[in-house]
Amino acid sequence: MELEFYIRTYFGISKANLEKVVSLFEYSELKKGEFYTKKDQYCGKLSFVESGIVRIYGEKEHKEITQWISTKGHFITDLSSLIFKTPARFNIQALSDTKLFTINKENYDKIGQEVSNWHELEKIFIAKCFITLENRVFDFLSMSAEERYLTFFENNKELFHQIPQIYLASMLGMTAETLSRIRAKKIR
Amino acid sequence: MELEFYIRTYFGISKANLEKVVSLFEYSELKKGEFYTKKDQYCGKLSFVESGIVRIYGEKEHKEITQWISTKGHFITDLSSLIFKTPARFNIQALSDTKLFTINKENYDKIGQEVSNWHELEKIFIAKCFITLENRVFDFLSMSAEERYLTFFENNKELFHQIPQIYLASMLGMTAETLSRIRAKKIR
DNA sequence: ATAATTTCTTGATATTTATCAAGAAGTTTA
DNA sequence: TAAACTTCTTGATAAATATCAAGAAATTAT
Repeated sequence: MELEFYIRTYFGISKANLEKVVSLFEYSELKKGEFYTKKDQYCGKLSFVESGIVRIYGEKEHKEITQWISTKGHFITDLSSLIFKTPARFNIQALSDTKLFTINKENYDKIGQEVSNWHELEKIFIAKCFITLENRVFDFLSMSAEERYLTFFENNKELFHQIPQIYLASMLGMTAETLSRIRAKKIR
Repeated sequence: MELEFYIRTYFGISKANLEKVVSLFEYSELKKGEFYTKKDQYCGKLSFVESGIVRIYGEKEHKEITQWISTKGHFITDLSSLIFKTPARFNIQALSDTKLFTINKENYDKIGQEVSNWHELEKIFIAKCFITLENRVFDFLSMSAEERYLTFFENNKELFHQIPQIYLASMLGMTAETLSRIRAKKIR
């Protein structure tokens, strides 16, 4: 089970606590196309992607803007909604059949009470996410569309066979046509 | 003292703990132009901006890229460096005479030990920062240079009188010339 | 206060990226 | 498997933004 492996590896947690945490997650599946959350609704859950591909996207003037694509080993949620009970800013939808381990808000809050240093571990985890986003912002400030593509492609080659490029283009801040042309230039 | 007010307001903490935390911060000043941290060095401290303006910027092919501008009420640090002891990714420099309250890594870690729910409060604080950055990424994905300017200007009018526009342009992901033209269009 | 330096503005032009359109390729559905 | 639908590619063109340059304005240093 990837979830157990992931938490052990990244959270540095005792065997007993690991089992306690993992036992609070419930297995479920999403069929391709199904929604995990919808924008403006409350997202009172957090999930680990055991396998499959999931798209997080917002809307702006009737356009869908892909914020991020999550694959095996990622956690998904609308963090603002989960923590502050605000309406979700994003839609989250499965781009392929997806296996999840899910914890609801109630149990999520319970971890903090039951596992002594959980808040610290989670703080560090969220800090890592923050740093990743800082770097992503820096990329937008300092790179052209082509450079953004190259950098991302270098680290995520597989994705380009698995899902429509239109979503990757959006996530990289360019149109599908621009991405197509950039790729055509490189491939030949 | 802004620091005390800020922590009380945003961290929801008991009087006794508040004093403990605040007492670990030390007052200091930066003259305009002075550096708080330099890129590639270890940044083992975290500071609260009591007053003044500070620029966080990275470098890319000999160009300075302004990642963020911090003013009164913000915390500054290179988070990656502070938490994981990596070399700082950013330079941090005062754009005006600045008053700071600073805590070093050692005392910063101490708070977590001494204030019982500190990690939880800090987790929530960092989560807020994360959400802010998610929204910033979404802005880059969904807005033109002009829209980014308008949105930012609406919430930060004062800044445009106080510091060179060249930094604001960079932070908004455009050149100084583009920002100048956008502004000329609006003002008349 | 003057000189030196930096920043801002504006014009001319180049480059990047978006938009619109239409056929090709690929995928899903019945 | 054929039809329907979606995505991808490519061309033509438009719009947004960058680059280079030079003078004006503002700021800083002497």
